[in-house]
Amino acid sequence: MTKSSTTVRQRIVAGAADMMSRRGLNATSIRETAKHARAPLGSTYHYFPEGKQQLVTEAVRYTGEWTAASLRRELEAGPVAGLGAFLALWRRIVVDSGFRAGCPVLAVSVEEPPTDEPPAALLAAADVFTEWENLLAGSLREHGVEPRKAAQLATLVVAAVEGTVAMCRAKRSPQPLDDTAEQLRDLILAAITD
Amino acid sequence: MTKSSTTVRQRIVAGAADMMSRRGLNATSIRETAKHARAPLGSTYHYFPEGKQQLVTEAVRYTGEWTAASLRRELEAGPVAGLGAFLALWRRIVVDSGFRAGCPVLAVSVEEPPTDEPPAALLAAADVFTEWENLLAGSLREHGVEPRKAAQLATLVVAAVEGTVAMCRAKRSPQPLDDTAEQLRDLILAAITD
DNA sequence: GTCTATACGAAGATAGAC
DNA sequence: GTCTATCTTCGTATAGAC
Repeated sequence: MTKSSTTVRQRIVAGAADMMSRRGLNATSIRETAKHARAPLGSTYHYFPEGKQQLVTEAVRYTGEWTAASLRRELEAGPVAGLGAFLALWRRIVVDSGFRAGCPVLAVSVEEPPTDEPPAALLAAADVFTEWENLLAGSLREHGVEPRKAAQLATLVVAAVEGTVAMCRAKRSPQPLDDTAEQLRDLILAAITD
Repeated sequence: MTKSSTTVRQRIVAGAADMMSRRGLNATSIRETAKHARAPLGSTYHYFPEGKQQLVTEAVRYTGEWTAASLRRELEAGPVAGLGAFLALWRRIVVDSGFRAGCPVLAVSVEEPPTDEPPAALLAAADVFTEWENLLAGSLREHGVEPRKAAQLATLVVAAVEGTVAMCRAKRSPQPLDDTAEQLRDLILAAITD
Protein backbone atom coordinates (compact mmCIF):
# COMPACT_ATOMS: atom_id res chain seq x y z
CA MET A 1 0.00 0.00 0.00
CA THR A 2 1.55 3.28 -1.11
CA LYS A 3 1.39 6.54 0.75
CA SER A 4 -1.04 8.14 -1.65
CA SER A 5 -3.25 5.08 -1.45
CA THR A 6 -3.68 5.64 2.24
CA THR A 7 -4.63 9.24 1.64
CA VAL A 8 -7.19 8.34 -0.97
CA ARG A 9 -8.63 5.72 1.34
CA GLN A 10 -9.01 8.23 4.14
CA ARG A 11 -10.58 10.76 1.81
CA ILE A 12 -13.12 8.17 0.71
CA VAL A 13 -14.05 7.25 4.28
CA ALA A 14 -14.37 10.85 5.44
CA GLY A 15 -16.36 11.75 2.35
CA ALA A 16 -18.67 8.79 2.84
CA ALA A 17 -19.32 9.84 6.44
CA ASP A 18 -20.25 13.33 5.30
CA MET A 19 -22.52 12.11 2.53
CA MET A 20 -24.22 9.63 4.85
CA SER A 21 -24.89 12.41 7.32
CA ARG A 22 -26.61 14.41 4.59
CA ARG A 23 -28.41 11.94 2.36
CA GLY A 24 -28.68 8.96 4.63
CA LEU A 25 -27.20 5.50 4.29
CA ASN A 26 -29.05 4.15 1.28
CA ALA A 27 -28.80 7.30 -0.80
CA THR A 28 -25.03 7.35 -0.35
CA SER A 29 -23.72 5.47 -3.34
CA ILE A 30 -20.28 4.06 -3.87
CA ARG A 31 -20.23 5.89 -7.18
CA GLU A 32 -20.76 9.26 -5.56
CA THR A 33 -18.32 8.69 -2.74
CA ALA A 34 -15.69 7.79 -5.32
CA LYS A 35 -16.44 10.88 -7.37
CA HIS A 36 -16.38 13.02 -4.24
CA ALA A 37 -12.90 11.72 -3.42
CA ARG A 38 -11.83 12.05 -7.06
CA ALA A 39 -11.17 8.34 -7.23
CA PRO A 40 -12.48 6.00 -9.91
CA LEU A 41 -15.19 3.53 -9.00
CA GLY A 42 -12.89 0.53 -9.32
CA SER A 43 -10.50 1.97 -6.76
CA THR A 44 -13.19 1.98 -4.14
CA TYR A 45 -13.62 -1.75 -4.52
CA HIS A 46 -9.87 -2.11 -4.42
CA TYR A 47 -9.67 -0.35 -1.06
CA PHE A 48 -12.89 -1.83 0.27
CA PRO A 49 -13.14 -5.36 -1.12
CA GLU A 50 -16.26 -6.09 0.92
CA GLY A 51 -18.06 -3.26 -0.81
CA LYS A 52 -20.47 -0.75 0.58
CA GLN A 53 -20.98 -2.56 3.86
CA GLN A 54 -17.31 -2.23 4.65
CA LEU A 55 -17.09 1.40 3.59
CA VAL A 56 -20.07 2.59 5.62
CA THR A 57 -18.93 0.62 8.65
CA GLU A 58 -15.58 2.35 8.52
CA ALA A 59 -17.32 5.69 8.10
CA VAL A 60 -19.33 5.07 11.26
CA ARG A 61 -16.24 4.09 13.22
CA TYR A 62 -14.36 7.09 11.85
CA THR A 63 -17.07 9.45 13.06
CA GLY A 64 -17.24 7.65 16.38
CA GLU A 65 -13.51 7.91 16.99
CA TRP A 66 -13.31 11.49 15.90
CA THR A 67 -16.12 12.53 18.22
CA ALA A 68 -14.90 10.40 21.11
CA ALA A 69 -11.48 12.02 20.88
CA SER A 70 -13.01 15.46 21.18
CA LEU A 71 -15.24 14.34 24.01
CA ARG A 72 -12.36 12.74 25.90
CA ARG A 73 -10.30 15.89 25.58
CA GLU A 74 -13.01 18.26 26.76
CA LEU A 75 -14.22 16.06 29.58
CA GLU A 76 -10.94 16.68 31.33
CA ALA A 77 -12.45 20.03 32.30
CA GLY A 78 -15.49 18.28 33.75
CA PRO A 79 -18.90 16.96 32.61
CA VAL A 80 -20.40 20.37 31.88
CA ALA A 81 -17.49 21.33 29.65
CA GLY A 82 -17.66 17.97 27.91
CA LEU A 83 -21.37 18.32 27.31
CA GLY A 84 -20.85 21.81 25.97
CA ALA A 85 -18.18 20.64 23.54
CA PHE A 86 -20.28 17.70 22.43
CA LEU A 87 -23.21 19.97 21.68
CA ALA A 88 -21.03 22.60 20.05
CA LEU A 89 -19.45 20.01 17.79
CA TRP A 90 -22.78 18.90 16.37
CA ARG A 91 -24.15 22.41 16.26
CA ARG A 92 -21.27 23.46 14.07
CA ILE A 93 -21.80 20.59 11.67
CA VAL A 94 -25.51 21.28 11.36
CA VAL A 95 -25.35 25.06 11.10
CA ASP A 96 -22.24 25.29 8.91
CA SER A 97 -23.79 22.92 6.40
CA GLY A 98 -26.93 25.01 6.15
CA PHE A 99 -28.86 22.32 8.03
CA ARG A 100 -27.96 19.72 5.46
CA ALA A 101 -25.45 17.61 7.36
CA GLY A 102 -26.22 15.59 10.47
CA CYS A 103 -24.84 12.52 12.19
CA PRO A 104 -23.89 9.50 10.06
CA VAL A 105 -24.18 7.21 13.07
CA LEU A 106 -27.80 8.22 13.47
CA ALA A 107 -28.39 7.72 9.75
CA VAL A 108 -27.19 4.13 10.01
CA SER A 109 -29.33 3.55 13.09
CA VAL A 110 -32.48 4.62 11.30
CA GLU A 111 -32.16 2.67 8.06
CA GLU A 112 -32.49 -1.07 8.12
CA PRO A 113 -30.25 -2.88 5.68
CA PRO A 114 -31.94 -5.02 3.03
CA THR A 115 -30.40 -8.24 4.28
CA ASP A 116 -31.79 -10.15 7.20
CA GLU A 117 -28.96 -10.18 9.59
CA PRO A 118 -26.47 -8.37 11.76
CA PRO A 119 -25.16 -5.69 9.44
CA ALA A 120 -21.70 -4.61 10.46
CA ALA A 121 -22.54 -0.92 10.18
CA LEU A 122 -25.41 -1.16 12.64
CA LEU A 123 -23.25 -3.02 15.13
CA ALA A 124 -20.62 -0.32 14.73
CA ALA A 125 -23.24 2.35 15.37
CA ALA A 126 -24.28 0.65 18.59
CA ASP A 127 -20.65 0.51 19.69
CA VAL A 128 -20.17 4.19 18.94
CA PHE A 129 -23.19 5.19 20.99
CA THR A 130 -21.98 3.03 23.86
CA GLU A 131 -18.54 4.56 23.76
CA TRP A 132 -19.89 8.09 23.87
CA GLU A 133 -22.17 7.13 26.76
CA ASN A 134 -19.31 5.50 28.65
CA LEU A 135 -17.14 8.58 28.34
CA LEU A 136 -19.88 10.82 29.69
CA ALA A 137 -20.93 8.39 32.41
CA GLY A 138 -17.35 7.97 33.57
CA SER A 139 -16.89 11.69 33.94
CA LEU A 140 -20.16 12.00 35.84
CA ARG A 141 -19.14 9.25 38.24
CA GLU A 142 -15.82 10.96 38.83
CA HIS A 143 -17.79 14.00 39.87
CA GLY A 144 -19.83 12.19 42.44
CA VAL A 145 -22.84 11.00 40.49
CA GLU A 146 -23.90 7.51 41.45
CA PRO A 147 -23.23 4.92 38.73
CA ARG A 148 -26.81 4.13 37.84
CA LYS A 149 -27.81 7.75 37.48
CA ALA A 150 -24.60 8.56 35.65
CA ALA A 151 -25.33 5.89 33.07
CA GLN A 152 -28.92 7.04 32.61
CA LEU A 153 -27.91 10.66 32.24
CA ALA A 154 -25.25 9.74 29.71
CA THR A 155 -27.81 7.84 27.65
CA LEU A 156 -30.21 10.76 27.84
CA VAL A 157 -27.53 13.19 26.67
CA VAL A 158 -26.47 11.12 23.68
CA ALA A 159 -30.07 10.38 22.69
CA ALA A 160 -31.14 13.99 23.09
CA VAL A 161 -28.25 15.30 21.03
CA GLU A 162 -28.88 12.83 18.22
CA GLY A 163 -32.59 13.53 18.21
CA THR A 164 -32.06 17.28 18.36
CA VAL A 165 -29.67 17.22 15.42
CA ALA A 166 -32.39 15.58 13.35
CA MET A 167 -34.96 18.10 14.55
CA CYS A 168 -32.69 21.00 13.60
CA ARG A 169 -32.37 19.56 10.11
CA ALA A 170 -36.12 19.26 9.73
CA LYS A 171 -36.82 22.74 11.11
CA ARG A 172 -33.81 24.34 9.45
CA SER A 173 -33.07 26.08 12.72
CA PRO A 174 -30.51 25.73 15.52
CA GLN A 175 -33.17 26.53 18.09
CA PRO A 176 -33.83 22.93 19.18
CA LEU A 177 -30.13 22.42 19.87
CA ASP A 178 -29.93 25.57 21.91
CA ASP A 179 -33.02 24.65 23.92
CA THR A 180 -31.78 21.14 24.54
CA ALA A 181 -28.34 22.46 25.45
CA GLU A 182 -29.72 24.69 28.17
CA GLN A 183 -31.87 21.99 29.74
CA LEU A 184 -29.14 19.36 29.63
CA ARG A 185 -26.66 21.77 31.13
CA ASP A 186 -28.95 22.50 34.07
CA LEU A 187 -29.55 18.80 34.51
CA ILE A 188 -25.87 17.90 34.60
CA LEU A 189 -25.08 20.81 36.90
CA ALA A 190 -27.75 19.69 39.34
CA ALA A 191 -26.54 16.11 39.23
CA ILE A 192 -22.91 16.87 40.06
CA THR A 193 -23.75 19.29 42.86
CA ASP A 194 -26.03 16.91 44.72
CA MET B 1 -63.90 7.72 -5.01
CA THR B 2 -65.42 4.42 -3.90
CA LYS B 3 -65.43 3.04 -0.41
CA SER B 4 -62.83 0.38 -1.13
CA SER B 5 -60.60 2.98 -2.78
CA THR B 6 -60.42 4.87 0.47
CA THR B 7 -59.49 1.71 2.30
CA VAL B 8 -56.74 0.86 -0.14
CA ARG B 9 -55.43 4.40 0.07
CA GLN B 10 -55.27 4.23 3.85
CA ARG B 11 -53.57 0.86 3.73
CA ILE B 12 -50.93 2.25 1.40
CA VAL B 13 -50.25 5.24 3.64
CA ALA B 14 -50.07 3.21 6.83
CA GLY B 15 -47.88 0.61 5.15
CA ALA B 16 -45.57 3.28 3.81
CA ALA B 17 -45.18 4.76 7.28
CA ASP B 18 -44.26 1.36 8.68
CA MET B 19 -41.77 0.62 5.92
CA MET B 20 -40.18 4.05 6.25
CA SER B 21 -39.75 3.47 9.96
CA ARG B 22 -37.89 0.25 9.22
CA ARG B 23 -35.89 0.81 6.06
CA GLY B 24 -35.71 4.56 5.97
CA LEU B 25 -37.08 6.97 3.40
CA ASN B 26 -34.99 6.14 0.35
CA ALA B 27 -35.17 2.39 0.72
CA THR B 28 -38.95 2.54 0.87
CA SER B 29 -40.02 2.10 -2.73
CA ILE B 30 -43.40 2.71 -4.26
CA ARG B 31 -43.21 -0.80 -5.64
CA GLU B 32 -42.88 -2.37 -2.23
CA THR B 33 -45.50 -0.20 -0.57
CA ALA B 34 -47.94 -1.22 -3.29
CA LYS B 35 -47.09 -4.88 -2.87
CA HIS B 36 -47.38 -4.54 0.90
CA ALA B 37 -50.88 -3.11 0.50
CA ARG B 38 -51.73 -5.73 -2.14
CA ALA B 39 -52.36 -2.99 -4.66
CA PRO B 40 -50.85 -2.84 -8.13
CA LEU B 41 -48.16 -0.30 -8.84
CA GLY B 42 -50.38 1.73 -11.13
CA SER B 43 -52.96 2.20 -8.39
CA THR B 44 -50.46 3.93 -6.21
CA TYR B 45 -49.91 6.58 -8.83
CA HIS B 46 -53.66 6.83 -9.23
CA TYR B 47 -54.12 7.60 -5.54
CA PHE B 48 -50.97 9.67 -5.26
CA PRO B 49 -50.55 11.52 -8.56
CA GLU B 50 -47.57 13.47 -7.25
CA GLY B 51 -45.71 10.24 -6.67
CA LYS B 52 -43.43 9.28 -3.85
CA GLN B 53 -43.11 12.77 -2.44
CA GLN B 54 -46.84 12.90 -1.86
CA LEU B 55 -47.05 9.42 -0.40
CA VAL B 56 -44.25 9.87 2.13
CA THR B 57 -45.55 13.29 3.12
CA GLU B 58 -48.91 11.77 3.91
CA ALA B 59 -47.22 8.97 5.81
CA VAL B 60 -45.41 11.52 7.97
CA ARG B 61 -48.60 13.42 8.66
CA TYR B 62 -50.44 10.19 9.37
CA THR B 63 -47.89 9.20 12.00
CA GLY B 64 -47.92 12.71 13.41
CA GLU B 65 -51.67 12.80 13.80
CA TRP B 66 -51.88 9.34 15.22
CA THR B 67 -49.26 10.08 17.85
CA ALA B 68 -50.63 13.53 18.62
CA ALA B 69 -54.06 12.05 19.25
CA SER B 70 -52.63 9.61 21.77
CA LEU B 71 -50.59 12.35 23.38
CA ARG B 72 -53.54 14.71 23.64
CA ARG B 73 -55.66 12.02 25.25
CA GLU B 74 -53.10 10.99 27.85
CA LEU B 75 -52.02 14.52 28.69
CA GLU B 76 -55.44 15.07 30.22
CA ALA B 77 -54.07 13.14 33.19
CA GLY B 78 -51.09 15.48 33.39
CA PRO B 79 -47.59 15.84 31.91
CA VAL B 80 -46.13 12.79 33.62
CA ALA B 81 -48.91 10.56 32.31
CA GLY B 82 -48.53 12.08 28.86
CA LEU B 83 -44.80 11.51 28.84
CA GLY B 84 -45.31 7.95 29.99
CA ALA B 85 -47.79 7.24 27.21
CA PHE B 86 -45.53 8.86 24.62
CA LEU B 87 -42.61 6.70 25.69
CA ALA B 88 -44.74 3.58 25.95
CA LEU B 89 -46.10 4.10 22.45
CA TRP B 90 -42.63 4.14 20.88
CA ARG B 91 -41.36 1.40 23.12
CA ARG B 92 -44.11 -0.89 21.89
CA ILE B 93 -43.34 -0.15 18.26
CA VAL B 94 -39.64 -0.78 18.72
CA VAL B 95 -39.88 -3.89 20.90
CA ASP B 96 -42.83 -5.53 19.14
CA SER B 97 -41.05 -5.26 15.82
CA GLY B 98 -37.96 -6.96 17.17
CA PHE B 99 -36.08 -3.65 17.05
CA ARG B 100 -36.74 -3.28 13.36
CA ALA B 101 -39.32 -0.49 13.32
CA GLY B 102 -38.71 3.05 14.49
CA CYS B 103 -40.14 6.47 13.78
CA PRO B 104 -40.88 7.44 10.17
CA VAL B 105 -40.75 11.12 11.05
CA LEU B 106 -37.19 10.70 12.24
CA ALA B 107 -36.33 8.75 9.10
CA VAL B 108 -37.45 11.65 6.93
CA SER B 109 -35.53 14.11 9.09
CA VAL B 110 -32.28 12.24 8.60
CA GLU B 111 -32.31 11.68 4.84
CA GLU B 112 -31.86 14.60 2.52
CA PRO B 113 -33.90 14.41 -0.63
CA PRO B 114 -32.01 14.41 -3.93
CA THR B 115 -33.55 17.65 -5.12
CA ASP B 116 -32.34 21.03 -3.99
CA GLU B 117 -35.34 22.47 -2.34
CA PRO B 118 -37.98 22.36 0.33
CA PRO B 119 -39.24 18.82 0.13
CA ALA B 120 -42.78 18.55 1.37
CA ALA B 121 -42.00 15.54 3.55
CA LEU B 122 -39.29 17.37 5.49
CA LEU B 123 -41.58 20.32 6.09
CA ALA B 124 -44.24 17.91 7.30
CA ALA B 125 -41.72 16.32 9.66
CA ALA B 126 -40.86 19.70 11.14
CA ASP B 127 -44.55 20.42 11.66
CA VAL B 128 -45.07 17.09 13.38
CA PHE B 129 -42.22 17.70 15.80
CA THR B 130 -43.57 21.16 16.55
CA GLU B 131 -47.05 19.81 17.21
CA TRP B 132 -45.78 17.20 19.63
CA GLU B 133 -43.69 19.84 21.40
CA ASN B 134 -46.63 22.21 21.61
CA LEU B 135 -48.85 19.58 23.19
CA LEU B 136 -46.27 18.79 25.84
CA ALA B 137 -45.35 22.41 26.46
CA GLY B 138 -49.00 23.37 26.85
CA SER B 139 -49.55 20.73 29.44
CA LEU B 140 -46.44 21.77 31.34
CA ARG B 141 -47.57 25.41 31.37
CA GLU B 142 -50.95 24.36 32.68
CA HIS B 143 -49.13 22.71 35.55
CA GLY B 144 -47.24 25.82 36.50
CA VAL B 145 -44.06 25.57 34.47
CA GLU B 146 -42.98 28.92 33.06
CA PRO B 147 -43.43 29.16 29.28
CA ARG B 148 -39.76 29.29 28.32
CA LYS B 149 -38.83 26.30 30.43
CA ALA B 150 -41.92 24.44 29.31
CA ALA B 151 -40.95 24.87 25.67
CA GLN B 152 -37.36 23.78 26.29
CA LEU B 153 -38.43 20.73 28.23
CA ALA B 154 -40.88 19.77 25.52
CA THR B 155 -38.14 19.98 22.91
CA LEU B 156 -35.84 17.92 25.07
CA VAL B 157 -38.48 15.23 25.53
CA VAL B 158 -39.28 14.90 21.82
CA ALA B 159 -35.61 14.94 20.84
CA ALA B 160 -34.66 12.42 23.51
CA VAL B 161 -37.42 10.03 22.56
CA GLU B 162 -36.54 10.18 18.87
CA GLY B 163 -32.86 9.71 19.57
CA THR B 164 -33.50 6.91 22.01
CA VAL B 165 -35.68 5.02 19.55
CA ALA B 166 -32.78 5.05 17.10
CA MET B 167 -30.36 3.92 19.81
CA CYS B 168 -32.62 1.02 20.75
CA ARG B 169 -32.68 -0.09 17.13
CA ALA B 170 -28.90 0.00 16.91
CA LYS B 171 -28.38 -1.80 20.22
CA ARG B 172 -31.30 -4.18 19.76
CA SER B 173 -32.30 -3.46 23.33
CA PRO B 174 -35.06 -1.49 25.08
CA GLN B 175 -32.60 -0.40 27.75
CA PRO B 176 -31.93 3.09 26.36
CA LEU B 177 -35.65 3.84 26.30
CA ASP B 178 -36.07 2.69 29.87
CA ASP B 179 -33.10 4.76 31.03
CA THR B 180 -34.29 7.83 29.21
CA ALA B 181 -37.83 7.31 30.53
CA GLU B 182 -36.68 7.34 34.11
CA GLN B 183 -34.58 10.47 33.75
CA LEU B 184 -37.23 12.37 31.81
CA ARG B 185 -39.86 11.40 34.34
CA ASP B 186 -37.80 12.77 37.21
CA LEU B 187 -37.13 15.91 35.26
CA ILE B 188 -40.80 16.57 34.50
CA LEU B 189 -41.80 15.76 38.07
CA ALA B 190 -39.28 18.23 39.42
CA ALA B 191 -40.41 20.91 36.99
CA ILE B 192 -44.10 20.76 37.88
CA THR B 193 -43.51 20.68 41.62
CA ASP B 194 -41.30 23.74 41.68
C1' DG C 1 -61.28 3.57 -12.51
C1' DT C 2 -57.84 -0.58 -12.41
C1' DC C 3 -54.05 -2.52 -13.60
C1' DT C 4 -50.17 -4.57 -17.04
C1' DA C 5 -46.29 -3.67 -19.49
C1' DT C 6 -42.59 -0.90 -20.25
C1' DA C 7 -39.32 3.22 -20.64
C1' DC C 8 -35.44 5.04 -18.61
C1' DG C 9 -31.97 5.86 -15.21
C1' DA C 10 -28.97 4.59 -11.46
C1' DA C 11 -27.65 1.38 -8.08
C1' DG C 12 -24.01 -2.51 -6.48
C1' DA C 13 -20.72 -5.19 -8.16
C1' DT C 14 -17.15 -7.33 -11.34
C1' DA C 15 -14.18 -8.57 -15.48
C1' DG C 16 -10.47 -7.67 -17.48
C1' DA C 17 -7.71 -3.99 -20.27
C1' DC C 18 -3.72 -1.29 -19.22
C1' DG D 1 -2.13 -1.74 -8.85
C1' DT D 2 -5.50 1.46 -11.45
C1' DC D 3 -9.28 2.24 -13.73
C1' DT D 4 -12.93 1.53 -17.81
C1' DA D 5 -16.64 -0.84 -19.50
C1' DT D 6 -20.30 -3.63 -18.52
C1' DC D 7 -23.70 -7.07 -16.21
C1' DT D 8 -27.76 -7.33 -13.54
C1' DT D 9 -31.20 -5.56 -10.63
C1' DC D 10 -34.24 -2.31 -9.00
C1' DG D 11 -35.84 2.42 -8.65
C1' DT D 12 -39.59 6.19 -10.36
C1' DA D 13 -42.74 7.04 -13.44
C1' DT D 14 -46.03 6.52 -17.42
C1' DA D 15 -48.72 4.81 -21.55
C1' DG D 16 -52.41 2.77 -22.66
C1' DA D 17 -55.21 -1.84 -22.60
C1' DC D 18 -59.28 -3.37 -20.19
